[in-house]
Amino acid sequence: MPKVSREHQESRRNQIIDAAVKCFAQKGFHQTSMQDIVAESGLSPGAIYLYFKSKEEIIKTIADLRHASENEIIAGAFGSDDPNIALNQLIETFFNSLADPEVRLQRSIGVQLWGEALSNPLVHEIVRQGFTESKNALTEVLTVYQKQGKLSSDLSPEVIACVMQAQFQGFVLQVALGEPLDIQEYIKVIKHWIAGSSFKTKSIGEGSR
Amino acid sequence: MPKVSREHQESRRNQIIDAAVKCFAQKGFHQTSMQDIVAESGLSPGAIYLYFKSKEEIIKTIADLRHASENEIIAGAFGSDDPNIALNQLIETFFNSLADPEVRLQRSIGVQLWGEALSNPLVHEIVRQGFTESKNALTEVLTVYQKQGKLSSDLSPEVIACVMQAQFQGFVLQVALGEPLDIQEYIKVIKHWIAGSSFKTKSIGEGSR
Amino acid sequence: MPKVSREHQESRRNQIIDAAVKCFAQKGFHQTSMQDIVAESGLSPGAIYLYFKSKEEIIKTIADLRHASENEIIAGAFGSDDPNIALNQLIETFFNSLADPEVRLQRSIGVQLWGEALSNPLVHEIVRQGFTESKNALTEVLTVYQKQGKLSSDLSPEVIACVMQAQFQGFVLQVALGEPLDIQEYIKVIKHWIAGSSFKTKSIGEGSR
Amino acid sequence: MPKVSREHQESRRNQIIDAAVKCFAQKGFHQTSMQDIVAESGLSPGAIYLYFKSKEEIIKTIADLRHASENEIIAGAFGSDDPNIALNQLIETFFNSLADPEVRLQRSIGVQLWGEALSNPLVHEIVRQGFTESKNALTEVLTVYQKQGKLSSDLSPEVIACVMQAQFQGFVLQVALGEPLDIQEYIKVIKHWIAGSSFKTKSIGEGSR
DNA sequence: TATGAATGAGGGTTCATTCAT
DNA sequence: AATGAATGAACCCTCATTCAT
Repeated sequence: MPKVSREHQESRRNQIIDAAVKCFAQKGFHQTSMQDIVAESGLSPGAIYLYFKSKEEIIKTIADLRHASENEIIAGAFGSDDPNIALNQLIETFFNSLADPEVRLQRSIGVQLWGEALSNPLVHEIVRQGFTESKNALTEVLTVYQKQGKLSSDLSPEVIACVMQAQFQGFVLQVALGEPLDIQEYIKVIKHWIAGSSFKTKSIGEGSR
Repeated sequence: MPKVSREHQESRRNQIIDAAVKCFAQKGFHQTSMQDIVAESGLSPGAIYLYFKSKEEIIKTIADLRHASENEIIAGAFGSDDPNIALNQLIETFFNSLADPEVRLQRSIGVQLWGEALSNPLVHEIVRQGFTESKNALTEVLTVYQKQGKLSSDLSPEVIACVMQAQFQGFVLQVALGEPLDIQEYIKVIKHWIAGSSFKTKSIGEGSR
Repeated sequence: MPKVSREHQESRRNQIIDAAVKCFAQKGFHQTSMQDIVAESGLSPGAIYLYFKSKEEIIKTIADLRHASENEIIAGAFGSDDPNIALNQLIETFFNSLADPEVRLQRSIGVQLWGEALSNPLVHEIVRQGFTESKNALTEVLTVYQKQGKLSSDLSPEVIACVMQAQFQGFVLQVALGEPLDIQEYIKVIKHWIAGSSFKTKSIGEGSR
Repeated sequence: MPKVSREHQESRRNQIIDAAVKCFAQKGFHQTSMQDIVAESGLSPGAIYLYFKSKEEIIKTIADLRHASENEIIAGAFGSDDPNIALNQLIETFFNSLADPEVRLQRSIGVQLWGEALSNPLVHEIVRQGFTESKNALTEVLTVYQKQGKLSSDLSPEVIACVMQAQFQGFVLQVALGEPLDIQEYIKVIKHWIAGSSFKTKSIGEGSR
């Protein structure tokens, strides 16, 4: 029997999360005080503790949201049954998404979460789960690829998935740190790599897309 | 005219840095208090402030050391004039170095520094400088490669350097987070990638996409 | 002209007081939050403030109720005109009442009120008033006794009343603190004391028990 | 290797305890903030936490000290081997001690501790231990009495000890609450009680002292 | 140079109370 | 009359840093 609607509840939580994300992105988790979040959100300290029971829960919630939204991208990219299309779509979607300032902000919090995960078991769990899920999704596609004979059979799809993921993660880091990257050029190199390497020689896999 | 010898100075600073690194790796920068470092180092608070003017300076110093030691690996790898050998050596050295627990510890602090860099301009500067230096070193080698015709000329060596670096960074992250990676398999995939994609004469792989 | 009936008013107040008593007995006045009382009572914070203007007023009200109920015991005990019967009845009633868990709970709040009285003038006033009233009632009986020659005339009835009261209070404390007391044995000692000491004609009762 | 002497350590702890006692006596445990103790002691918050790890530890320490000092009185009173003298001495010492304002202050904190013990297991333990120890000391003396035939053999010395203790506790409470008691008259009644009641008929025990 | 007791601003959090609905 | 989301002052406590010794 809540006095206010579920939507209001959600909107308040979002209000707090938005403020926290802004603060965290600017000053880092630990340099951000609850007062900062209070000021940014326009709420009172008490109000915040009505929706989150601790600062850590806010961080954890943000980690969860990051996790969810990142996996959404991957899930979204795998719309096609054709692995080739799926991979291309994933790469396009992923790298281009980082052109959006809002996404960059979110991702830069993701980078902080990596550091946080090293000493915070809760965050660690969430971050690893995110890794695992996207790795599994990638592995699945790559396994299909391999079965189609488009991928040299002496490489482990899972390891390739890890390697690809590392590629994405490193890119996110560089963007977060403000490296002046040309995303289109970056995509070109990545595609060149995928086309030329993992997928077999001309005679077999060439031009498959 | 220091009262004590330069060596003593250095040894004290190292003592403090070692303690700080241990603490930071275990608990994170901000969860580690100066008292923790005091306890770990066996020195007094006052003594620590004789050698470092603030906690931030300790972090900054560690960032500097990280930067130096990472670039050392790259510099060391480029012993050969033959870019092919140089690259192979770099990959071997780099990936295998992470089998050493001590290196992993150091690297996990590196991951924390990435997060820290996002809100700490001083750390940011150091981290970026490290990136730039290794990127430049890589770019140089790749440029030679390209000139030797071993690298398709429509790719920017600088961008490839970024991509390779991202690959390394992502790997460091995964190791730091405790992902169960098979390093040898990882190297195999990376080499396959390099051999098959970026580095090949026009006559074979060109235009594959 | 209240909107709701007086009975409703009373029932709501009782509902709140009951909840508060339960909480206070378990956690103490200051460790109990208004939210605890809200949860225990099943009412809303706002509702509670309709019936009590502050937490302190709840405590004060409970003190009043304690005061009233304790004096009721004494008043009830003094039904007989014969002081001997009256005293015996008082002792029986008083000590045996503490066998009832509900009474123990109430009394343990009484012990808390003693502590509270030391720093809360309002509570202090109520507690002292309770003391005074029961002391006066006792003194009255004892004065009759003395006049009947059953009580050595060189003792002040008022002081004896204080001493008897102290006896009761100490007993309450021990019960509240969970001391494993044998109430019947306790009564025996008390009666022995009364019979043998204060209440005796010089000529007869010496030492009798 | 402390920089300062053990005495200094102790004196600082005393400084804090003294300030805390003063505050607690005036405002109660829970109405006293650490800031109050800080102000009263003239130290800084940090300094206090150097000597006590929490507010509760201060309360616990005070409870311990109360316990120790109360048992000291009892121990001191039992200097004589003659139970008669011992009991008289105890009564004199005990009741007269409460004429001292400093002792009254301490005792009034003792009353608060009774209330605190009801919801704080740590304090409860200390308070009960104090009870037990003094009860045991009393029981011992009373047992000797009984063996000497000065105490009716159908009363349990332990229960009498409880009853006597209740007497003391009730007196402490009345003093703490500021009841205007005539201590000498009080002692007179108590002695009359002991002389006439617990101790056998004139023919045997009377006048034994 | 070295110590470590001391500082005190500021941290995260609670909770008695209010008021728009 | 009743609700419960919201308030914000105040709580206990920490910790980077200092300075008398």
